[in-house]
Amino acid sequence: MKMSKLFVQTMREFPSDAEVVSHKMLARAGYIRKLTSGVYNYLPLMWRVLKKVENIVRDEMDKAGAQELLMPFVQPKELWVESGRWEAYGKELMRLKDRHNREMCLGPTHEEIITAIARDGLKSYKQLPVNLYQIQSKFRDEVRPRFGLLRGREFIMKDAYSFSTSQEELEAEYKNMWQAYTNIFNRCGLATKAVQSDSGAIGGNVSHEFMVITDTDAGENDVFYCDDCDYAANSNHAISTLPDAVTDGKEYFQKAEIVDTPNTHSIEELSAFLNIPSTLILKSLIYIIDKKPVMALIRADKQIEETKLLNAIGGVEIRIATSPEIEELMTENGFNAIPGFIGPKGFKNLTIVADNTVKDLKNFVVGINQNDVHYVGANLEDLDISELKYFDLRLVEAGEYCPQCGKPLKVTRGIEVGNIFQLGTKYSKPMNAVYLDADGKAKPYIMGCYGIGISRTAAAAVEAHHDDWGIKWPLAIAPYHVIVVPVSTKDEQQMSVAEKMYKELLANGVEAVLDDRDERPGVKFKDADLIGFPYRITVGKTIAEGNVEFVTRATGEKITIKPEDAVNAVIDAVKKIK
RNA sequence: CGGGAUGUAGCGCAGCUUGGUAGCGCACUUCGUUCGGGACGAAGGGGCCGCAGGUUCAAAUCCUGUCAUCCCGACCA
Repeated sequence: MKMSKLFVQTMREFPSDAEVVSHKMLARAGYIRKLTSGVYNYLPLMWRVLKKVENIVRDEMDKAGAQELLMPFVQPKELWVESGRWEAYGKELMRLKDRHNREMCLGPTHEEIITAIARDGLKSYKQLPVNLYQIQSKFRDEVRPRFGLLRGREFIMKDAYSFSTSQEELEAEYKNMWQAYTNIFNRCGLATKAVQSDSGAIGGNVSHEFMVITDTDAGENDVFYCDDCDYAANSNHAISTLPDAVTDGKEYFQKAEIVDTPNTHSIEELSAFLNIPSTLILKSLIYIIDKKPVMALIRADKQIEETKLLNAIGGVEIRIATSPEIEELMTENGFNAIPGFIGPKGFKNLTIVADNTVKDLKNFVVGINQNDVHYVGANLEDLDISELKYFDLRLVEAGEYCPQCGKPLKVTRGIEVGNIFQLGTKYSKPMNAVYLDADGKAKPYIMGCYGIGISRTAAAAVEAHHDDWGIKWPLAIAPYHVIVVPVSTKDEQQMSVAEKMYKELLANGVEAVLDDRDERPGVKFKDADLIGFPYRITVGKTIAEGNVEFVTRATGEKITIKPEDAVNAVIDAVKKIK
């Protein structure tokens, strides 16, 4: 490709609406252009990158024995009603009506469709196991799209679904996919960590996410991991053990009583006022889960992990209650206490759940729904809670102990680029998707599903590989492998050497660009760095001695070598990624 | 959902207070001089000032509504 013809417009400045590095770089270097909130045009350079990622994914999926197909982007309501997700999926499901007023949705994921395909086509155990996948645009109407390609509403995803006859068979495929994913991300030049995670709206039991570890804002997930063993988990799923000692051993309260604690609205104020550690306080939080209030109890020095709470209740949508909502709840129960003095005692018809840390609390401090007082030296049996259920609701913190080996856990940020789920019969059962087993009985498929965000993977690669000047693409997913830059297009010797190298590279299967523009060298170098060509061959004044300059973008290494050596170096590098 | 801000040329912005029919830098076109890290000069092309009402002789500018975009927050009791 001649640079003069390449459809790209680099910009001097970053667009003002971009926040994270990958969004800024891709927009400024002319890869993407926003059409509307969370929806982007993939311009020719971007499309080349996306196709490279796709093809690596396709190659590894095919090698792993999966078969590619393509399902519709628009889906009928009926299948979603069958699976129960028309109600359960929430507002992210983009719903619309056709001219006959029939309800449809844009596909955010395709479990319903693939299950319908399977039940029509996979009737016998002899056909199983099977793994089917597609690469396609998805639409999720995110509350707040941001971070460019990392959290768009429309994005490209590879989604695969496996159908097995037993849990063992599913687990074998799960491992198979795990290995394929490891290969895929390695080939894309991305270091990933597989972490245990919550299964969320997709459902199912065991699941892992593949995270690109990054220290930038773009990492939307906290990942807890252990250096001494292989434990790693998303914060929504991480567990840990705590030090045994809940108190410092002192007996703070001789008896249970109600004491004045004026203006102690926060845990800090309360623990300072009573001069006790916050581990002796029971914290009571009101959440709204699917429009109904729920009280969650936890030891006050710890925090609730909302996803865990949501799962404990079996809900879809969770948020902390607002002040008016709390006021209303208090009024209904005949209290007038404000937040800070709320406790579980005396509520009627309120779902109350407790974190496991609450089990070990003795002679603690708790609000009793009266302003400016707390109940001290209390115990759970004093609080008259009927049917208190315990769960792990606690948000893990760095420094707590690894559940596998007991060493302190560390925390980092991660970008989720892939995930694998063991679904079991979550979809096959409600949708009555069955095969006939050898014994002649109809049984639901044991399913798994496996996703990779194609566009997100490309963006994550930019997050992981860039510097102040631009993108440093890994060779395997770069839009082009190399750019040949004659410093002056008017210099006949430079041009002829450059053109010869360019043709030689093309002839050997290298994706090369010749910067034939009549621009000053500075402009060409800046563009090359910004766009992120992995290699640059500069034909300039050193050609007098028969040499060119060979620059490796990733390392910044710059060497002066013979033109044929530069060409061969690129050809060799490209061979290695094929 | 709540709060804040912004919509003026492809990108980045000024003009609005005090109404008089639109401007700067980059990008783009042409010519010339330059030529190893985003050159300089000259001459050009490109915008119903988000949209719809209203006030006015006159609206980018004032008023109302609306749409869009971005940021922050959504209460740890």
